[in-house]
Amino acid sequence: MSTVEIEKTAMLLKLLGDKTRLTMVKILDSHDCCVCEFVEMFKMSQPGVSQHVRKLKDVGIVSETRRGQWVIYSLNKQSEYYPFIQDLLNHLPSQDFKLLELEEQGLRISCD
Amino acid sequence: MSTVEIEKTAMLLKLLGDKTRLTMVKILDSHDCCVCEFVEMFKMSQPGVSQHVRKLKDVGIVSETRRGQWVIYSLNKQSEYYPFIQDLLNHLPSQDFKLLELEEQGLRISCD
DNA sequence: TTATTATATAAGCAAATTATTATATAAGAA
DNA sequence: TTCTTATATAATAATTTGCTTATATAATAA
Repeated sequence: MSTVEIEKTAMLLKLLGDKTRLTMVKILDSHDCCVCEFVEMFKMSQPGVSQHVRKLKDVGIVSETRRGQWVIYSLNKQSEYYPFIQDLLNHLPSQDFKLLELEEQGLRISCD
Repeated sequence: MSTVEIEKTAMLLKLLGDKTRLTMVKILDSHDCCVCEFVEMFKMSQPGVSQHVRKLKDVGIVSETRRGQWVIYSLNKQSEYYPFIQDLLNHLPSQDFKLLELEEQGLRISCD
């Protein structure tokens, strides 16, 4: 069982204590995504999405790779928080239906 | 593995994404406490503490029992969130040293 | 009864959060 | 080069949060 000190944990829980970011992380746990996919999924402005993923990136729980015009985000399995996050996500129902909706609309970009 | 829907989980994580409340819950996991003990532990005003425990009570993760003048708070093991919270708390280092400090000052009230 | 102790509630305020629109930057296509 | 697409950053506004002080309520002791 990985242990994370209490202040860091509080910070992490606050970060994940937002419906949008929590759903993002749950989705990234099984599929990489780019910003424009999240924009569709969450019906949110592109800067809004960018700000959320930046917060996730700032604490190192997601990482990015540029692929042409797109920046692909994925869960950072090297993060010190990864085991903790895994445990947490296991309690959440799959959000893959959101990806399926995207595919049905022909709006899926990343192929992972 | 207990599953909690994503919106409720986000709400719960936001609630626990505060250092004071997270520490309270970690302590309550092993020992019941009253408000005045928390006031000492967190060097915070009594209304400040009361407001934190009320938030925890409002979503049902802690319960209260009056014992004379004191109101004793404990983790509510019947909460739908209890299994989730247990998993989460297992990643946290014990905060019992805070209780020991209280005892050394002769300020421990509840005996559980 | 009055005084004391423990807790809760109300009001106020500064700081943080989450969204928006406007604009800048980066990559690829024409 | 210019145009389009994808993303990031800046500035701003509305809301929420987390504390404080002042006050109310509840239980016990004198």
